Amino acid sequence: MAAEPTTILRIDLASPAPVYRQIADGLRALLVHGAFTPGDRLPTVRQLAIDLAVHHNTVAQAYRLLADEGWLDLRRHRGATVIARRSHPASAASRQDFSQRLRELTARAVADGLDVKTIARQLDTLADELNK
Amino acid sequence: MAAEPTTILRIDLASPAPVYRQIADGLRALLVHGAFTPGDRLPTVRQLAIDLAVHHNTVAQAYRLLADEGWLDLRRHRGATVIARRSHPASAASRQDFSQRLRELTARAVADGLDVKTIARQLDTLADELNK
DNA sequence: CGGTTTGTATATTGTATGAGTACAAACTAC
DNA sequence: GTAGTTTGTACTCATACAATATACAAACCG
Repeated sequence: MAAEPTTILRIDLASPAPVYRQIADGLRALLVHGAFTPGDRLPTVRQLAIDLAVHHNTVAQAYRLLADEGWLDLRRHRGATVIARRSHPASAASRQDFSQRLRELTARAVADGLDVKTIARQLDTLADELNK
Repeated sequence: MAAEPTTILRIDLASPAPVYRQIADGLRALLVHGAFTPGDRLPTVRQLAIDLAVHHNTVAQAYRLLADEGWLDLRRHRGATVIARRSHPASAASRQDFSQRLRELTARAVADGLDVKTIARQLDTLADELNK
């Protein structure tokens, strides 16, 4: 079979979540995780669109979302440049929101048949990574 | 001010996520968490619809989703009854999916300004709860 | 200067969400 | 057992959103 281009992202066209948000979510995770550092260039909207087999406008929408959040400096013909992001204090609502979504996510994992131990281990692993 | 009916759920009409899925997600979390046990009755679709100020068809759609997942026995005029759910083994895909979504969720929390320590603590707390 | 690359703007099309309404089945009261 | 009420469901429709096609504008390259 043909060699899949090892894209930085993996999206699911069958998912109910819109593709542009899947792209933004995936990139944001990579950014937070430190896969990119300020000054790095992301692929052009057209290049990433080809890799993911979607329209370039869809990628552009994702990039704009991240630019609005302060992750990217998006300029014509220069592509998307990762910038140092100034973090603003979290609201109480977002804290509560995170807690709720976290529970909902693990609940869905249980529904999908994942073992509770497995889930707990993943949570611990991620917590360790974050504390590192 | 009027006493808000202390609903079991809290949904956000401004959220991009469709309401019926918010309801299903919230209920699933409660179910997994043990807030209900087999034999319990959930509110009628119309009652919950009134509480949440949405259309009863929207609640019905959420209930049907959970019934399809095996959480509820949904019968006319008897309402939604919580049933003991047989768990089926998880696929490798769902395991990977959970890992990815977990990272995306925490990334969004970071983007929202939550402190990494706070996030890690929440993860640990939930892991403990699950292991309990 | 001509051509290419790149992000953006606009219009269009398909699909999903949520509401209005009517229906069908089961329980309740008498 | 009959009338009326309660409850989940089916069907239809208006609207909004997602993804694409296409055209445009600005910056780079030779």
